[in-house]
Amino acid sequence: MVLTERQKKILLAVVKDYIESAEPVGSRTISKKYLPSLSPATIRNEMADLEEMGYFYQPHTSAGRVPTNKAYRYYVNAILSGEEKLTFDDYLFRELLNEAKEEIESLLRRIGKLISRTTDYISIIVALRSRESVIKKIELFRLDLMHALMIIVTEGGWVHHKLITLKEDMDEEEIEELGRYINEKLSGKSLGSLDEGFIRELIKKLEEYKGVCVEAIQALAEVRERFNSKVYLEGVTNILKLPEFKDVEKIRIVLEVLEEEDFMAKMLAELSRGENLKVIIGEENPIDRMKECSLVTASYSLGGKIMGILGIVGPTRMDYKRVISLMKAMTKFLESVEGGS
Amino acid sequence: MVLTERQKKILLAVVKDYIESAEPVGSRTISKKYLPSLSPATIRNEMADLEEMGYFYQPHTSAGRVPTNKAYRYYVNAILSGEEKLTFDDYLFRELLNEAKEEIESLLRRIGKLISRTTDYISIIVALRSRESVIKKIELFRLDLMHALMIIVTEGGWVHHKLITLKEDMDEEEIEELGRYINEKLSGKSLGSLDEGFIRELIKKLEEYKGVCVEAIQALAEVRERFNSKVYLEGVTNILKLPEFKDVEKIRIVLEVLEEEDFMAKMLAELSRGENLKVIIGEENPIDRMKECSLVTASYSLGGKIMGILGIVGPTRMDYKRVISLMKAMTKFLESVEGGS
DNA sequence: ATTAGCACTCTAGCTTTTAGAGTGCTAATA
DNA sequence: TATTAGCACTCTAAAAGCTAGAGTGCTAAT
Repeated sequence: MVLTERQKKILLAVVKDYIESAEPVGSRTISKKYLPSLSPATIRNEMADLEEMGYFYQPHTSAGRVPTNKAYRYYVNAILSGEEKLTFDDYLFRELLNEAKEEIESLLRRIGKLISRTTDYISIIVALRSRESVIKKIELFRLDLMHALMIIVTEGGWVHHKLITLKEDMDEEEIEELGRYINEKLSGKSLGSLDEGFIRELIKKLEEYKGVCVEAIQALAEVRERFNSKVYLEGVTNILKLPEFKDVEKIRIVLEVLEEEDFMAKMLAELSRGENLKVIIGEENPIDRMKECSLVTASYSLGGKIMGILGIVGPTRMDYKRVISLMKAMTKFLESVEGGS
Repeated sequence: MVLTERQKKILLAVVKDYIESAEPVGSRTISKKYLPSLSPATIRNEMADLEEMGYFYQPHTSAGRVPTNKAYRYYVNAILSGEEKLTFDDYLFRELLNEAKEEIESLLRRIGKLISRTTDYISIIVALRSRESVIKKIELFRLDLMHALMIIVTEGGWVHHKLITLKEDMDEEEIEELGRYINEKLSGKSLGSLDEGFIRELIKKLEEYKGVCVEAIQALAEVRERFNSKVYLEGVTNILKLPEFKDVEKIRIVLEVLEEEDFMAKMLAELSRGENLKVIIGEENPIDRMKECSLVTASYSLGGKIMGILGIVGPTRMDYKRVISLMKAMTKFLESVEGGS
């Protein structure tokens, strides 16, 4: 069933008004604020039709209309297909650009804060990291009498460090020599390929270094274990300001999912597969506990490879237009910054 | 005014019961559950006296008694003076000890999680770091054609890294040479001492290295800037389970303070000065927005120097006994682990 | 095809009612 | 004298009842 131009206008008007007000929208409001050329009675008739088609529902007979997820979907599709113009205040960019030289970690944290602050929703960023990541460089050096430090740099600019306790006396030269050896052996390999067998073999080959060697290799194994995606969550308190989350129980359910970092990382990675920008409205969400929310995700890539995902969690009554603009801008920004460094 | 033995018993019983139930405690309950040798009427009389002394209040005339902060204070002092025996399930320790070899960062994060999980309150940990910290080692090495990595290790086992873009061609040797030079010049110095003047002088001396040198020094300056205390917050959703926080507005106020990392770091550092373990009940809290909560802090030190602060935020009706036991155990654990590594 | 007019519906918020929990006081008891 | 049983009294939280007003759907007029 195709909507008439007028129905379209009314549909979008109701959605927009509800996004602003969070109150059921009446025919009088639409007539006054959006379509003064039409009387409330006319709009009432159209609204009844639209309700029948599943775009609205009434909390009770004598209330105004509330958009259904189908209506939001229609609205979002209109935005995505370019019918609604996107705008973006680029002063936000300027603020960010000053800091563009930062490490990826603090940059992502800052972007998360910026997103949650400007949208008043929750932002969740996942920096994808997998065992497939290739080791770019390993460096080992002495810290003091008792300790050495092992630095492991992997693809995507991630730096890991691991303190190693020296049980036996080793001079600086020996340690660096060992570092060079390990680096040579391992750089270019993926973390995942450092399996039991490989490590055992390495230990055998390095028998001469004994204790240190074992510790060093153990350190590597640990980096491998811990090397999964990183999650940055910001603005959780924003959900407390929303009228649809007056009920503490509802809030708890959502926040508890969001706090499960590993789960969220996996879900977002899954979700954002395929399209670059994805809008998930209410029940469309595969995460049951988040069916009261909408989720907008956008992945940012480098050289064709997805590096991470930005996500915004808000009510289904989310300001999709603003959020989508911001997401597009942010991924573009991230891709430019990371690409250029 | 000194309390009689019987009044003491009743006071502590009311506090204990209220901590469990969060409901006003009636005379019948105390008689039945705690002091069966006394009739409700007797207890009623004593309760009236205790109320007059400011230990209880009644939400309304026909309700049971609720402990005031003065009562909690009495209870906590009884615990701290050793009158109430502390217990601690040390299976928690075993879980931790397996991971004792971790980096300080992930160790603190894990401890935060453990605390919030076992107490069902919010945990906040501040790792104190100041500009007074001394640089232990600086290392510079080449990553690939275009980049070098600078590693700065400071007191307390903190490792920072900074990517440096090489504008001009430099061979590996030169870079390492520069690293050795910077290390020699700066290790042993405090971060705070790297002021404008010092840096300018350094740049001058290193003029021969030009571009790289400037970038390297800038990296240092940035580490100095960012080097303030680190805050680990865990279990914020726990507050949503508490009956005293049914009101979303109350929750928001507390969570918003807790999210202000810099502020919290400063406050906790301030608060925990002096005593090692501190219990702050309700209005005693200097942070206005947290006067509805209680806060227990414990600092952990190494060689007489305070390294950080563990904090637990909960309702004034907090299970102080459990929390205090846990805090004592955790700081002891941290001090042993960090001292022995 | 649109719209003015009107009866109708439903809720949010207010008042009223009521059961029950817990008190304080008095008088009896040990 | 210290304790306790008994009882009238108080107060609230939850249920029930009431009402204004917002918004509808339908009918008849334009």
